[in-house]
Amino acid sequence: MQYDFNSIEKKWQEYWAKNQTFKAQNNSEKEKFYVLDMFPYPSGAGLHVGHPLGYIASDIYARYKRHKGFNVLHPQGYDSFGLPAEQYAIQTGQHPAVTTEKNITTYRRQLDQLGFSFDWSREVRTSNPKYYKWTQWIFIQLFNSWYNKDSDKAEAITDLVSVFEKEGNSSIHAVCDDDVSNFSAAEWNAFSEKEKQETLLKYRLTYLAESEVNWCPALGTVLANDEIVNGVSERGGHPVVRKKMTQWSMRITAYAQRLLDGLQKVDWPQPLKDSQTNWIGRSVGASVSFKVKGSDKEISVFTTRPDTIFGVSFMTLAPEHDLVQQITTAEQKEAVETYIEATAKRSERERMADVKTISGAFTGAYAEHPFTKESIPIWIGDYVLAGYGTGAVMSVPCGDQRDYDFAKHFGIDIPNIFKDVDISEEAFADKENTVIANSDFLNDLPYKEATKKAIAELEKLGQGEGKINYRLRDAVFSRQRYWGEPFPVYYDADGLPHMIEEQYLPITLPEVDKYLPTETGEPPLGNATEWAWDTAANKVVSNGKIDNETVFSLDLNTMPGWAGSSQYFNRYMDPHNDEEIFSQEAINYWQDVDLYIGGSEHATGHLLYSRFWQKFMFDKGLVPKDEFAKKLINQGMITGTSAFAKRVGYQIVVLADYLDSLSNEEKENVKLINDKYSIIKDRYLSEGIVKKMRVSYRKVDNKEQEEHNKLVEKIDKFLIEPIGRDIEKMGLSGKVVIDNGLRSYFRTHVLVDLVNASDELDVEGFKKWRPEYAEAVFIGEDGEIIEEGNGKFIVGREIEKMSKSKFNVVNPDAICEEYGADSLRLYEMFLGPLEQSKPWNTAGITGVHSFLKKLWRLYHSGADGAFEVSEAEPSKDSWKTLHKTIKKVEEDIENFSFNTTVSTFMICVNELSGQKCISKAVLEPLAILVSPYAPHIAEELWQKLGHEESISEAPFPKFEEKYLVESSKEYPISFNGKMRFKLELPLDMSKEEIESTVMAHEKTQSQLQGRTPKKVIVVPGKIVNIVG
RNA sequence: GCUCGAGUGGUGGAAUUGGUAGACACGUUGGACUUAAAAUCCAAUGGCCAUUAUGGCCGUAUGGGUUCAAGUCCCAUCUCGAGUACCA
Repeated sequence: MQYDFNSIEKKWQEYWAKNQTFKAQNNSEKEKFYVLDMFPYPSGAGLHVGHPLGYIASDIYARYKRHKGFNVLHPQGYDSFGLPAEQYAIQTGQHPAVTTEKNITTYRRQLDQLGFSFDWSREVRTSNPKYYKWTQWIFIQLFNSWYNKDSDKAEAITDLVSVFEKEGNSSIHAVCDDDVSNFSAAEWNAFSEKEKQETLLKYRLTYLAESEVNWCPALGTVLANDEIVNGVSERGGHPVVRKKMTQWSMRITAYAQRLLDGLQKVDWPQPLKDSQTNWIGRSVGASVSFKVKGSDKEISVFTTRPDTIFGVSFMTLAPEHDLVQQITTAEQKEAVETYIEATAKRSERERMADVKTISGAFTGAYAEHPFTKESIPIWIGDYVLAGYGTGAVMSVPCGDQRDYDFAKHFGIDIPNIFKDVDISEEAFADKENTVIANSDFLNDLPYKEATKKAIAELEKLGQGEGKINYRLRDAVFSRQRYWGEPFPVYYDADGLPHMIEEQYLPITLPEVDKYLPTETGEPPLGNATEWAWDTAANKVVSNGKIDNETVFSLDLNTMPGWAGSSQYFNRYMDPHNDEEIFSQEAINYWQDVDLYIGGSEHATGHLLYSRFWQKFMFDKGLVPKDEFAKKLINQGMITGTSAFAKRVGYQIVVLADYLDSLSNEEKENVKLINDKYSIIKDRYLSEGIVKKMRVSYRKVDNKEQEEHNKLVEKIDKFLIEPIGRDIEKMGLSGKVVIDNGLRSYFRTHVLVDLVNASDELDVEGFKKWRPEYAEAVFIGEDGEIIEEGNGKFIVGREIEKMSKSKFNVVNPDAICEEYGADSLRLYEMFLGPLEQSKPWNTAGITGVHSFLKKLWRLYHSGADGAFEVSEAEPSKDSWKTLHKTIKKVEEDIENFSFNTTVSTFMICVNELSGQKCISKAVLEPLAILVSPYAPHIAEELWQKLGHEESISEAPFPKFEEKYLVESSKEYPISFNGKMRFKLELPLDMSKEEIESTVMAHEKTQSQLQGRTPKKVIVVPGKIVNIVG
């Protein structure tokens, strides 16, 4: 009987669905285990082979834990709000809900065919009102909370109000806006309702504030810092500018320290922890305030080096600093204004790119040194950023290279305050070796003591204090988009926000006739005619009724992408609960995620915001753990095309008609595949035997051309960026030639000289070809090295994006059809370590596929391949094979070393085949071992072995040491550390006996050639080393 | 620039505490079966040298070091990748 994977896989997928095999119960005698994948955004392109990698790994682990007797929660859902569906809606007018639904159907079909053991009864979708009701609910909870520094947790805003009523705000230590001024109880009580609400807004954990935001005109929305890469939007690569807008913000900065501390107790990858740590950016130092001479103004700065305070020779303000206008003297006004104008013209990006040019202007004003009372000139310079610290620095040129360069450039004094250090060439920034000099009371102190002392003295003067500064900013939470969660917020006549009561949630998205901003520039929700809140009827009503008495306007923004993903892991525990976000019973049973698998690109986005909300939920007593995931693994990316050429070796297609120009020697190394194409042996290519190469193009059809032109319109040139480290080594220069990946479609052939070409491809040429099916072909400097790779080179940003459609060619559907889901699962694991990025190449899949066929044959040794196993006792060798496999598989799964497990299976099956083992006693446990990896074939074999229940709950085989006990060992005998021969010796032999046996051996004697060894090292059970 | 990670055959990758480098697989080459192809099976496969067989030398980015023994530990250098960037 053949291994008919198609019907087997279909059969078991239907069985699992019908029997709800993987449905998890919220209470059980068994220990719980929660395995979670980062839920996908259902894009229109469907799943590509890179997607399932993490899902396969988590599925293996989940299935393994079931075999180990755990009650496993392994849910899946969709992060279904997002930009692509909205942009598609703008183009086509189709409602995003419709396209999203359609995409989800495709995703579900694709996920199902891979045989995942998800509990689909718990599916969540962030765009489902029943789900986002709870996203809105959390928003309201945050609004109703403030952060108390004394208890170091979030507390109810009502408690804060009662303190204000009794004692004002002087005893309150809160994380709040900087501009909160002190008020007494009497003053508070005298506040108007409007004043009270405005004040409270400065304390709430989500607050409305006019803030400078990253505005992306092309997308028509605000972006968070983590949505911007190199000054352009992460999606689409559009320019981003700064703009002032009134926005909801999340006071994540309140949790900065706890977010740092929490990293200590989770088992997450170090690089990810590092990038969160960097993102939070804690720096310890002091705030110092400098009086401005001849004025009542003060300039506050943050410094990490208060010990260098006597080295201050000037101050620098960011050009945008509030005080600049006020302190600039009449004589300097023109210079300052010219400078400000010049910097304003330069984009943020230009400013960052151009670090070397030093520029600035003197304001004419002076500050007073807190200790020496000397005058310090105040400058402005764009090397000081408005957005960090206070936007002003005390400049210590001898201790900071940027200050040093600035001082040199403008001829400002550079006093030296370091003992025995030469600062004539550059600044001295080495804290550890610092000894202070020329600094009054700080003289002869090292860095640490000097810092302490300086802060103490500043405190005495009331001009400074120790301070910890964080780079982390509050997160802007409003987006000017349609396809997101609406805010449960309406505004009164004063423009003050009010939360809609919980019982009236969810506030569902209104219908709009177009998804673009309104003509007056309001967000898309401004197009809705039915978008006002009736406080009497407690429902959404027509805009026409707004009277600011009972009917008010609703917020026109929606929440950002990360809103829906910041608590979804907890919602899975009790996903159908309409009364609560989740029951306490459910959360207390499941607690937290035991294993979370997903991409590292979420390091400073989703994973930071989720931790923030989890800590907030913890403060509110809603969840028992303040970190939501104990262990996290970042699966590597499967790069669809990038290193393809590397992987296939340098297998090159040469046009047959080109062969004529080859020398005889070259021709010998070229094999004709048909009258048009031939393959050069890879090694001959790397040796440089083939000298030149032709390149082939395919013309595109009209439809392809049309789609492509749309993209081309947006760009005016393409930069060629070779990736991968081989390129330079190969002495390649030149440009990419666009080609198709489907050799059978080649029609036009063009020989391109790559050496002399510029590295820009003109748009006209580009328009003619389909870049997403690019093959790049290179000719080396002397014409001797040639390389071709399927998409080995990416062409600018747009191509990178387009190449996603390339993945459609390698989508899992085709592979499942040809080799089966079990083969795909095994293959993706076999490619390499889970956490490592690796290129996709279908070539190797035959290896794992033939392994599955061998496995199948092991159970089908009867006539004509009929199923047959024997009740006979297995041989000693077979027992040994089985048990060493059990041991290795178990260890590997626990270590997430899934690639080596697949090797282990192969070795096991090869050995058992060699032993002609057909004993049930071995084959039965083997099926269980394989089942997490290749569940369909395992179920089928399990059933054939006579079981009626699914294999999924079968206990994992128990490893028994006794089968591995050996009586002898083949010792490697080495001479000076190099293994020369092997010798079989009993394991119970003593050290001395081993030594004498080895020394007596004739091979030892022939190695020594009469010399007497200096020393003989014997490590029993391991090795013998003879030192001569 | 800074932080972190990595560098092993033609390719993906093994080597768990310092103890037989290259497991397993792809690819390649040769062979069996076949009218042929596919599938399957067998053998070889790090490089160089030698051979009737046995064998020898080199080899884990480079240069040093520690050790009886180093892919693994230490120092320096080079290269690649990821993150971050005038962060005061």
